[in-house]
Amino acid sequence: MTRREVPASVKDERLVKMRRDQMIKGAVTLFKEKGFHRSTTREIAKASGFSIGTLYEYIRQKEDVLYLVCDTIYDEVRERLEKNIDIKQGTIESLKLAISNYFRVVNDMQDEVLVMYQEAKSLSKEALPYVLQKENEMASMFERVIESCIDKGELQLNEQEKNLLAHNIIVQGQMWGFRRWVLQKQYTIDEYIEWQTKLILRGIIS
Amino acid sequence: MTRREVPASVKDERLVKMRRDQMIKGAVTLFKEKGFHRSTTREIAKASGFSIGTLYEYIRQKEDVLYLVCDTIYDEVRERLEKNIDIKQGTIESLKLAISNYFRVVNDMQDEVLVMYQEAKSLSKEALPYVLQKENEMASMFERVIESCIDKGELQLNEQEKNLLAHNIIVQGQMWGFRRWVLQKQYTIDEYIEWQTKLILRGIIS
Amino acid sequence: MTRREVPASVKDERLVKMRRDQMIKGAVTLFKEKGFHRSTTREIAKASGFSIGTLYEYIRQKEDVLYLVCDTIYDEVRERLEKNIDIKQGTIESLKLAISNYFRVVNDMQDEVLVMYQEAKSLSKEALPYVLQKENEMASMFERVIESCIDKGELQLNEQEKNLLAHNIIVQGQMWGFRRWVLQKQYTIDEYIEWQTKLILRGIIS
Amino acid sequence: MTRREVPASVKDERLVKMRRDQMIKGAVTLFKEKGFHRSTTREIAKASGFSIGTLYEYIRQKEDVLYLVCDTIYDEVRERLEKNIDIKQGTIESLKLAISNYFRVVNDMQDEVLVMYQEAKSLSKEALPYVLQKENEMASMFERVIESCIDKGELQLNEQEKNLLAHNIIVQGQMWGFRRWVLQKQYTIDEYIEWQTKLILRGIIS
DNA sequence: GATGAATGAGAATTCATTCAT
DNA sequence: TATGAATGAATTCTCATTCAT
Repeated sequence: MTRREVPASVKDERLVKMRRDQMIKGAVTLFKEKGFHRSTTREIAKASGFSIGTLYEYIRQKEDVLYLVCDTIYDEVRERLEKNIDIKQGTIESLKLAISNYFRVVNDMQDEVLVMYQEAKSLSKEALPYVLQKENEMASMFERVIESCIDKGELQLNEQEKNLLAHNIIVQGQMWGFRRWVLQKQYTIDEYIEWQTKLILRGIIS
Repeated sequence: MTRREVPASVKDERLVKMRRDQMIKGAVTLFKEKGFHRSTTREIAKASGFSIGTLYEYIRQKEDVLYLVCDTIYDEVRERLEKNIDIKQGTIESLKLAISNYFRVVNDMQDEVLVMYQEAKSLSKEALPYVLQKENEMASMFERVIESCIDKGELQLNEQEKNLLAHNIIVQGQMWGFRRWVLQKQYTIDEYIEWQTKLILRGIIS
Repeated sequence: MTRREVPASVKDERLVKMRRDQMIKGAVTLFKEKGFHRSTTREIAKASGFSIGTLYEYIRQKEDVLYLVCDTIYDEVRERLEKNIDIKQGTIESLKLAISNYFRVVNDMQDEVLVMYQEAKSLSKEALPYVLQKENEMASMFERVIESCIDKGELQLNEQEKNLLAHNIIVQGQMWGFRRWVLQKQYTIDEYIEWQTKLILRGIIS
Repeated sequence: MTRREVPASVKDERLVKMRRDQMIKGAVTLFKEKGFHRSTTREIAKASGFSIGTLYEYIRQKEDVLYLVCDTIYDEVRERLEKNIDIKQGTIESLKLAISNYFRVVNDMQDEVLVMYQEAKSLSKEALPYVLQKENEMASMFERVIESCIDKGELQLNEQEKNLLAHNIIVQGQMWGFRRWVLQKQYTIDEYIEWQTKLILRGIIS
């Protein structure tokens, strides 16, 4: 399943990239405040810094904006993650680092991540799978890190625990964003990383 | 912060309760499929088994439907939870039971819980806090169960770990619902409970 | 090929009929002046005497208005024609009468007929055949009148002449409407009927 | 009433003529399929083989395209007609020839003629008379041919019959184009000419 | 002369809400 | 109480036209 292209009327690739970047930035700001459905295309255009007519030179439908937003954010999250993860190393330390890095990325891109998780479900039946697939790829990255640890004898987990753990990590990252109204009152990101890592690694029974 | 009442034109309390029950049931079915924003009031009325005119005898605005849905579901989840939790007992076994019960409730009410988490953000600035408060109350319930265990010396956790753990449990329950497309392919609810409990209790390092 | 129904949201059949009559009347007035494409749905609603919202309770799309207009006018033309034509009689006099009646109907319904012929082509690929079929039915009516005359020995025409003659009569009726700007300056409808009938019957060579 | 000029920004007359020829050809193809209103200026430009910017170097408004199309087609029809008609001869044979020639021209230029008759009404109040005038000129040509026959004693027709006959011929030519879906299934152009000529000349009563 | 990106007025359509019956 | 027809503000999307390059 390859990327799903959103066709633009404008032919200049460079320009398309530039305008879409403006668009995504504007849209995230807007969606964060009002959500996708309550944001009008005119508002999106305005927040992007161009006219409604211009907006439609770069997308076909309103939903394309949401798709571009989700697609781009996932790519960025994953890219930043890949840069910092050493999948093969197989040490507990490298797993800790991976978790820490992921949580920090999510923290840096809070608005984007929040928007993505809250609005992705509004994507059409055709577009949704492309985005869910990216979610899966991220879980897979953690699975492979964990697997390395298992292979190296650092961890003893069966298949199911391994898989579940990967999901838990992903979800705990998201949780930092979408339960922010309570968590971020009580913890700094460093504290959150510290305690969550501890709970994950050692469990609650000594 | 007490419950926020949704006023009805109809006076007969019994009737109001009955109609709203129909409404919530119809709305959940609808929202699950199309989401709150894409569902029209006409559709909600139809799915509820009465006319659009009648619908507006029992709510003031479309958003009231969403509020009633979220409010009712939370109440039901919490009620079923309270029935099965023994907060004071303070044994690991009682904590396990609480987790297991909660996961099962979430499993039974999957559609409702899914709808609630995906659509609650569409509530207005005024209604949202009432719903978030209920979320907090549920986390508090787990916090108190954990606290009992700490008090009884069964667990050694600091304040922050205790709080975080409660959140993690809540979120892992939700996760069973909203990551269902992948988790429920791989696990039965019993397996999910088993492995998650293990990960929570023992951690991953032997 | 039966009639193509245009669905209405409103259920009261009587009301639907009434509103659609208003609609057709308003639309004809409007289309006569500006054509279908230059008339907006708001203008159609206003000319019909109700709001834009109400308009859409009785049609699904703008094109439905055009379809209803064409469909209704054809029905009315044909109905008025059938009432006055004696297909079986087989005398030259009855053919003359048929022509005369048809031309008078077209004259009475000038605006409607003009609109119909100028705008019918704007119907969608699905709706067009239903309207063209009615056109054919009208030509067939004349063919049968002519055939009776042939059978009775009043006329000597082969198949092709018979068919062509029927078409010519239909088109000459339309011509009175859509070349009105020149014909109606020079002739009254009675004169037009008189001279056209003469040209048809006797030809131009004594 | 002289020709109405459509001003171009481009000065080079030769270029203007060339571009407009491309334009008319492209536009006819397009209008035939979708009609004037449903064709966009971008599509017209594309079908003409140049960009939207260039299109507007040769016209002022979209309507100018339609005017140019109608104007040019009429000129061509008339030109081809004049070449083959001997107005002064005054024989029945020359009238037959004129009819036959006209019908053949219309047959050769079917698409153009169809487009012209279906879309001319979309011209603005200012442009329409210029086109209608050309229509009249064509009817006049036939009137003069018929008049010659009357003068030479070949035909006995009064003023009104003469005028009506000219119109009938024009309309029967158009009819070959816009009732093509039924006529061209039943006749070749030669047959059509043959039978129509017979009906016109001899009438239907022996 | 040619291009095509930008613009925004305008059009179709939807849908929450009201209110007379 | 129940109904459903009526309303019109709001929304998405289109497209003729302009103008800087």
